[in-house]
Amino acid sequence: MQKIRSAAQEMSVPETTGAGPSLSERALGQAPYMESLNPEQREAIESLDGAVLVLAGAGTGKTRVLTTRIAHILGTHKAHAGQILAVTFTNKAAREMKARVGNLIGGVVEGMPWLGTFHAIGVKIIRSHAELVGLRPGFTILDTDDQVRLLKQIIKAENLDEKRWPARQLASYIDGWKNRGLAPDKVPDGEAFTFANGHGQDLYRIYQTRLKDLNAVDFGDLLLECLRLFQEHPDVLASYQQRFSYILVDEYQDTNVAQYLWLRLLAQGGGNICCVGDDDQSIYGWRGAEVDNILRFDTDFPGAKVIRLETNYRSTGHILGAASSLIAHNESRLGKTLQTDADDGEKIMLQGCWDHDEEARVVGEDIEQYQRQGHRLNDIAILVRASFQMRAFEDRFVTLGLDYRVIGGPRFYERQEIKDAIAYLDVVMNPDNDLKFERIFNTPKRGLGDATLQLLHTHARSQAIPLFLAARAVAETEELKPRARTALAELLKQFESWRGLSESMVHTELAELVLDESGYTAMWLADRSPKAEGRLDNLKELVRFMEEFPSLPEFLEHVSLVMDTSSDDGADKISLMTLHSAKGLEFDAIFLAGWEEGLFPHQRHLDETGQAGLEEERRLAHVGITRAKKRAKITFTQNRLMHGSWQTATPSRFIDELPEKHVEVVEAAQSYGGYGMSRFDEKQASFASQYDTPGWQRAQRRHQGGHKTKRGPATIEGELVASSAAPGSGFSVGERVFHQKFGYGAICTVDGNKLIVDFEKAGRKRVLDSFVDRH
DNA sequence: TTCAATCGTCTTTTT
DNA sequence: GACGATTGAA
Repeated sequence: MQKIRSAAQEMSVPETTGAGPSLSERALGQAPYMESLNPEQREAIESLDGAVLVLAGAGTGKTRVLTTRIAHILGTHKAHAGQILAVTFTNKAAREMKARVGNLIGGVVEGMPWLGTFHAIGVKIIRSHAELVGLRPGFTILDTDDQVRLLKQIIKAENLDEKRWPARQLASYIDGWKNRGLAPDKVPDGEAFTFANGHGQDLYRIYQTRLKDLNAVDFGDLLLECLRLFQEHPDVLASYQQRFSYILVDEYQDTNVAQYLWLRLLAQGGGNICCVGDDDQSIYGWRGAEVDNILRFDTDFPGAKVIRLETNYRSTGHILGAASSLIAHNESRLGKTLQTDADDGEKIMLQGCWDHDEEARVVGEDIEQYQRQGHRLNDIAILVRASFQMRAFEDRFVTLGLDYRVIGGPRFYERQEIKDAIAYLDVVMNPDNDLKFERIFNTPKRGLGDATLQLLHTHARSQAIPLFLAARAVAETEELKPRARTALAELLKQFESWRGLSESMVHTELAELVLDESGYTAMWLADRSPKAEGRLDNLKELVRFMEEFPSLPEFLEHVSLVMDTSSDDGADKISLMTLHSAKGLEFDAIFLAGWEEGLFPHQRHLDETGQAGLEEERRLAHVGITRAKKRAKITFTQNRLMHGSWQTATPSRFIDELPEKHVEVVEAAQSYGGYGMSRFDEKQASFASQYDTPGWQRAQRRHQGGHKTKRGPATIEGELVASSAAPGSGFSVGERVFHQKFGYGAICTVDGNKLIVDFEKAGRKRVLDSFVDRH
């Protein structure tokens, strides 16, 4: 922990300010951004010509190499910003890279127009050549919901059994094909057969045709259509090949086949390509990433230079040693040996727990202790394999009054209410966006059902016009029942009025107006479920966020491509996330929870992809451990609640793959496990002093704020406590009781040991008498 | 057309 | 155990 490391070697800190170049460096004409690089990093930055693969292990300064390389190209005037293509996977990575390049070359950079995600750059290219791939310029980008809705229609239209052949599954097949760069006619026969007895390929073809009719693309198309454009129009390809004299790729181990083909086409113009990645951190195989891309880089790009970055500037010796030994169990890897100058530091701690509640309790205690030692919550993260594991931790932190943030998780734009709101706005701007129109056509309920929709579809198809126009036509006729007809006419009238206002009105005001007049806000106001309040908040948040955009169309283009809103409020909070979303991050202290067979490695991943799956899970473990700078603790439980029933769990095989010399086992304390600890814990919680702490009060406020779902205040093992504390019998109607989860309430009926209680906060519930206490 | 009850599913999720 | 999707009754 008392690490001695020169500040200049600290890779994780963006090089913002600081001392300028030394006198000698200035005398040598050394650029300031080249300071304090190790020889391998320097080589990776200076090898500008030809193909270069930088194998950058965890914490070896990967991002720094990429950004410095860009700065170097610019600084030596090899190319100007518009000639550099730099691709990342996430918007976040793109933003960060932009900021860091800006810092390196001194503030004002005219933007790097071609620095962005694969998809963002794909759209940009397709937009400039839309007509060449059969699209009109203003084409829309479908999200997953739209995609599935469209596929469902197609499946239905083909008279296939929707249940036997779910649209969702077809969507994932199509995604898979697109990831591999396969157009409908290229799909291997065998695979096309796996869906709907050979209809798979047809359905895919029909889907593509429908997309063109709708003037729309899905995410996969952003690459696939780009590929097709390049293949069918060599002149277009050539122009881009000439434009991009330097290509840089981040996280190359995550590229799929389509992305690889795309890059190869662009690089073939003699372009200089530099890919940075780490085969040991490839964890998105299930999303189409091909580790093979990185494994056979030098055959794809003959004469490629491979540079290994093996000096880790992040973790202490024990942590790095454990991670390296673990990943050495994988067979298909290029092989790197990470080294550090750092001290050994603390060993990785390992602790077994009775169940997930105790696991959360143990972690919570450790965190409180760590905090007492003067560390910040911001430096702590909990990494889990699956998101359902998060709940136990959230519950525990709420009771302890520890602030936390969930990273990843259900994203803002994925929420139902946000998608609905955006659908409304989209239809205002694009009346021919059928899928969005369909989404909100009966939301809120306005008496327009399946029958009406079918009628509109028939019309639309026979006339080859968008649904919205078909709706207008149908509303003029007598085909609908009066009630539906009025409702439809009213909706259309509203849209036309909004559309008219969109010319003059400020877009945020228009959004509020649309949400109000459509009855959408009212729908949630009328909803008594606990979630409704949060949804209304989200809608307000959406409008607030829109202010950052000059106009509605620009906002809509943004949301179709950028699915994240990183709201980092800077407050001191524990981070809670899945192992997948932890890639690229680092923390002083890391808790790795739930290392049990079946959960981690995940059984289903193993079943589906066998050995390769196991290796990917192991890479995930490696990613997890290497997130830690100073401390890491692994926990596992002996009993886990899976799909509603308790399972006995065995420790993960990965645990036994860690060398003993790097691990310290924390013996389970006697009071841990089962009833003893639970009761002890409960007594603690009932001391008055507990209620006076700021943390408790924070927790209380949070409960009242309505953020909690029906689970109610997250008291732990309420069941164990209650069952041992309250011998069941003799409750009477009207009696006031307290329930661990639902709070206070009055008994409504008694039926043996079953009670129906009207709770003050949670409403009417059926509970067992052993779960409540007299009050 | 709508609502309530039942059924089936349940890893990860950059765009 | 919990959620979403689908079914069947009003």
